Amino acid sequence: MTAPLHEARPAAPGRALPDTQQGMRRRNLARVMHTVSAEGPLSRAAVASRIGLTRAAVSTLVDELIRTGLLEELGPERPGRVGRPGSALAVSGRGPAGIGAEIGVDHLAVCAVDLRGEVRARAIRHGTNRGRSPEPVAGELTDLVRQVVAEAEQEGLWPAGLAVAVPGLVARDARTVVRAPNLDWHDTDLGALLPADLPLIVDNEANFGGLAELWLGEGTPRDFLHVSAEIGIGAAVVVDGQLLRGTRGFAGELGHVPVRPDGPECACGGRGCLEQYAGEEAVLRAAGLASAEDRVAVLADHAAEGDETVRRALREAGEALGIALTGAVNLLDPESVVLGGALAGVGPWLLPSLRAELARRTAGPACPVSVSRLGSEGPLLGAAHAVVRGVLDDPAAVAEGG
Amino acid sequence: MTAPLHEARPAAPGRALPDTQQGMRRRNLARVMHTVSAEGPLSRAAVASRIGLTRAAVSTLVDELIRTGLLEELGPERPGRVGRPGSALAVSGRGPAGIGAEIGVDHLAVCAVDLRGEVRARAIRHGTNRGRSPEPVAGELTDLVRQVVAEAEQEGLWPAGLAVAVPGLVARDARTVVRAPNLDWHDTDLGALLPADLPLIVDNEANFGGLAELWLGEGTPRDFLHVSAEIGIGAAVVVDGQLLRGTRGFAGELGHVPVRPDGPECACGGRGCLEQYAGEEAVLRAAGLASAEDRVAVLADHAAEGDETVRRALREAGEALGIALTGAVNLLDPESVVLGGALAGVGPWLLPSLRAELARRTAGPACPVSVSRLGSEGPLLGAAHAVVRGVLDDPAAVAEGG
DNA sequence: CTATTTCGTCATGGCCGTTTACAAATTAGT
DNA sequence: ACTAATTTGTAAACGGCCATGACGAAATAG
Repeated sequence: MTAPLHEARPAAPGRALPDTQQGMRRRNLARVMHTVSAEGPLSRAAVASRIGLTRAAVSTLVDELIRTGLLEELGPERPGRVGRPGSALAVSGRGPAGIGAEIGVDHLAVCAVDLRGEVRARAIRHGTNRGRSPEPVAGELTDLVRQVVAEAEQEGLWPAGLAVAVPGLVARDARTVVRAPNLDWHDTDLGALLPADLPLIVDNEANFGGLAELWLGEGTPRDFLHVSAEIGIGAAVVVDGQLLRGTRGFAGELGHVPVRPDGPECACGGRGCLEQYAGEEAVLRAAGLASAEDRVAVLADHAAEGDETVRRALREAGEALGIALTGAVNLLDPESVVLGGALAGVGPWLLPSLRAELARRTAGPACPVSVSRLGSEGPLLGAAHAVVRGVLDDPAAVAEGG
Repeated sequence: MTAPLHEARPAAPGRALPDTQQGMRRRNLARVMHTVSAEGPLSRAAVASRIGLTRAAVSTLVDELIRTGLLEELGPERPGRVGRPGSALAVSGRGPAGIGAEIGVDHLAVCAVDLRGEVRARAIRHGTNRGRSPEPVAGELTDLVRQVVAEAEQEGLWPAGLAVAVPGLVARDARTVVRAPNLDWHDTDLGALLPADLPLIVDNEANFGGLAELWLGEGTPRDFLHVSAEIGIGAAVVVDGQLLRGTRGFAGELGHVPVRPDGPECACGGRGCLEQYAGEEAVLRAAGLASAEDRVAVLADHAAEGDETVRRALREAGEALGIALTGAVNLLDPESVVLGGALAGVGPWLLPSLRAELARRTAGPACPVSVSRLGSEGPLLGAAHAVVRGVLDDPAAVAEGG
């Protein structure tokens, strides 16, 4: 008995559902889907050895998944090794699709992603939503969704669900926008305003951005902080491959972490919050630029041209971010920090001071900070993929044809 | 198909073990143990209805657990309702025991806790360990452990494992003390210095304190921050009933969250860390008190007597804690914050300014802050209970007689 | 004293992964 | 070209586990 007791967590005490044989099968179906999805075309035998079941068991699981249209048989593998070649299995490109949507301050966007992770249809509408009431915005979004769904259906896909990214706080019911300052929305039940025939997930844009980073980003860190600054500054906290949501769903409010406790007042009631130093408005003001249309691009342009005022503004924003992130890193010990959203665009001018500040305040090696390669697409892709993950996580819940 | 897709996570893709029938049985054994442990004496039928299995299935599970000595049949329940009375089941008071130990700066402590959660044996040795090398300390601890184990064995218990709380950072291997400033230990493999015949868990004192709060505290929040200040200031971050450890195991370093970015230098390399304002040394200095033996008691005494200097020192420490916790609360959105360890002793003088600071900087209702009722016992109890939870989480791994 | 309710158990059955065996398809060696 | 070895996928028998349904036991209600 010198077992690694500290790892002994095979049982999940919190699990609510009874552990029955059907549940076992559902979980094994999910494991087959995840394995095939993650590691490309694979034979039944390869799947079996990876998930630890026998070939026979995997065969029956695969049969069921092919019948429901979630897996496809691609035909015999190119040999190369001795023995009978396997029959390659791949996730279906004609089954369910995840519909992702984004309500931005300046645009609406919708896309459809198939189980393979490919974007199969998309639609965008530009134009500000600032101050518009939820109903017309949701109406327009619904139109875009229908358009994208129709397009996807022409390619043999059917919508498995809709996920909407919003620039604000979302309650844990994943329907209600509690506060979206830049839209001026409060306690808005998006569930009542969007198509009722699709399962709906609403979440913070930063959260979906973080999930996109988790699922599509470089490397495979499972513990990281994804910082996303559009107008407010939000963060997604990913712990062990799971999004940390908090009791009310408000986790990740990095923008209101105190940086200088006696600094300027903030709308939140506090003083010297990060947003007062690294928020878009603050940076534009410090850079001496008016609030323009494509604000971040303007910043990046001026910085690239060598405008010293702009560069200083960005440098100081980086310092403030570094201070706030020092606190976060001390608290969470993440593997890395990733900058996404608008921040990514001005990364080159932000990173040096940010990294310096973080390193200066850290005893050992500082937590690595990088820029997301997903750019501004993150939240939209994350939303669509959230639906896809839902299917992979419980393929048995999906009936052919929706 | 209007399923709550955002809740669809029945499959844990990260699960490493194949999902086989034996695993199912193991999990169900664990659920029976947890249910009986949490809800007192219960009949087989009551357990069945709670965990969603049939009475027949529960019967066989219970038989097995009684055979291995983890459950006991107490005899027929007092009736009161119609129908045949059930036979009360309880967690055994003579089976495995968790051995918890604490290496404090000024003492060593060991206790044995049975599956029922009761302390059945304990031993303490006072005297400072500051600056002593690990070997003699571990030797003394081993003696105490053997003493407590012997005592427990006389009561029909056998040790299922040993968990040791240390005042420092512990690597994720749960054996190595990476840094314990107040002991002056570095990269010490406690696994090599402690009894090898017992499964070992080593963890930070703050973490075990947080687990104690989770398992034994008032109410049942599953998302909270447990702040523990002995000499350094540590925190346990509990998310969904699980301890957040971080990539390297260093999560919860609240003491080095920047409070005033231009404040006094800290040993960590940073400036204005929380520890510079609310750490024991800083508070004693601000209070005009020399570093005495039972330092916190002295503080509390002076404060109770109305010493204004001491009170101001504590008030200011509370403010600094409030600032650091504002950041943490914004990031994590916990259900509550609990002060444990030495902090609990001076809570009355700390809390007002702490709460005020937190409320002032929070938009909505502020996160509630309370004082742990476990006092200084937290880490020791948490350690012992960690072993007990290990048994509850996988009863099948436990063989009678250890 | 009988009807009713609830508890624990037993026999049966169905679901599910394993084991074992085998045919099919390829490479390696002669 | 032919055989041996290897690997894949499937089929049948097996065993473990929970569900179902029936039954005796032990209490209450009338």
